[in-house]
Amino acid sequence: MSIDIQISNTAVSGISDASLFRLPQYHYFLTTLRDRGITKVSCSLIGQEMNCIPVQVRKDLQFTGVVGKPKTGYSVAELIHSIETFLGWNNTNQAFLAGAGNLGTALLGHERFTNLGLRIVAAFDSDPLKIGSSIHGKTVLPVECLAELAQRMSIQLGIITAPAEYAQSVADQMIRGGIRAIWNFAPLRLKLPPHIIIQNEDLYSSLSALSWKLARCFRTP
Amino acid sequence: MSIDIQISNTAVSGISDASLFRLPQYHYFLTTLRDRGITKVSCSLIGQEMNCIPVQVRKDLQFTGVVGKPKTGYSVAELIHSIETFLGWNNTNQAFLAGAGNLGTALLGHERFTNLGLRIVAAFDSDPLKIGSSIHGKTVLPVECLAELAQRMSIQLGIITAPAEYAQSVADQMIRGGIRAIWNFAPLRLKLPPHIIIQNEDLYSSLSALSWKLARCFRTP
DNA sequence: TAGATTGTTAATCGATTAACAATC
DNA sequence: TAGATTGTTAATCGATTAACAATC
Repeated sequence: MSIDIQISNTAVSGISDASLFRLPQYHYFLTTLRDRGITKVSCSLIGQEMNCIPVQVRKDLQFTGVVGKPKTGYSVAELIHSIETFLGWNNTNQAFLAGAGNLGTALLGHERFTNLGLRIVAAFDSDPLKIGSSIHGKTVLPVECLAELAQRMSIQLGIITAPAEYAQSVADQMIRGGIRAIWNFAPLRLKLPPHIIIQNEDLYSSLSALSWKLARCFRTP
Repeated sequence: MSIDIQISNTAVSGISDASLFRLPQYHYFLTTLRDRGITKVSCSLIGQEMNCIPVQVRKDLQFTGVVGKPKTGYSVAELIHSIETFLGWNNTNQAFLAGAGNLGTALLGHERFTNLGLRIVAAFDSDPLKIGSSIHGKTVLPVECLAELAQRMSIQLGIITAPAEYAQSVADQMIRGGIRAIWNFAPLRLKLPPHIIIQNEDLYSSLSALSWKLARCFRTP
């Protein structure tokens, strides 16, 4: 197994983003199996559920270090455990969120993220009407305090749900505060130092791609 | 240019999802140029902003059919227009949203999606407390009515923000209602007939990948 | 044992990148 | 003209898929 030095967007140690995205989906399916009392599973069965071929499942699972038994398959419980461990769902990450609009509010209220170890500890905004209020139990603070507080609390993860116009400035402040990873919902590419880990979640692009395909499927039947 | 028949996840007519995702981001940058009064732009400049190389920008832009002038570059206004036209942002898509929780509420309130032609016309939920109420001006209806109403109103696009447990059942009802494209926020792979267009927006996987990278960057410095 | 399934190595495919020709 | 930039064809790279060996 090769270990790259590069930290950003792409591979950090051989595993692709695509695999990294599939693992939680396997995990979900496995929990449904567990809940139904099923203890053993084969790659073919997982693949059937995920619309992919068995060998891809096997490759993905190998990253977690789990081993199966020929003929029997994998232990569901073991698989669930090794995916969770590999993805680090037991480690807690404290995060700051910037932009307490509709989307920011939704993320603040999304308790299920705690399953993955995410704890959003505070929200930041520039709107005086929002500052001082509390959203889903988290205080909204003025965005000017973000960098200093992040540093003081050793926050590692920042979530940007601010409008595109402010996203870069927010990102800069996060970096000043020592944040190392950014989950970016603004529909642009942020300019970041190379050591910062970035995950873009561009709903615009996603929707745009979808409606393009929808339009296209009418044009070419 | 080759025209594939395949409709689902991948290529429909040669353009990749990756390119389809970059185009709206180019578009955003171009509008900032326009607002600053800049009328001409080169691929190198766009690439600089997008952290990618000029030839990739050029390839992407070619899908829109736009042509540039050697030495001068592209016209900003023309580029903006051809991206919008190519992506079909002028066509309106009426959509139903299922799952009026935090995330669903956020999407219902996200006015900027109208720039891409999206009009979410109604929300559906199974919670009697929510049914009948109005969220961001859209009525919440009982999920049992989804299929019939979708058919009656010829809705083409469905948005799933329901919990994973209900996502498949909601998807099935959407398909019964004649919906042709699904924007799925539930963290699983839906089982769909092959002609249905699906765009997964899996926040779990995304966050999980991000925190994996964050953890990994400590382990291997 | 036979057959199913895992694990691994090789081939394919597609996206990105490089090289180069065309043009203003 | 010279130089910058577009447009296009070829090479590279990485992910997916296929082929096959190992094992229960």
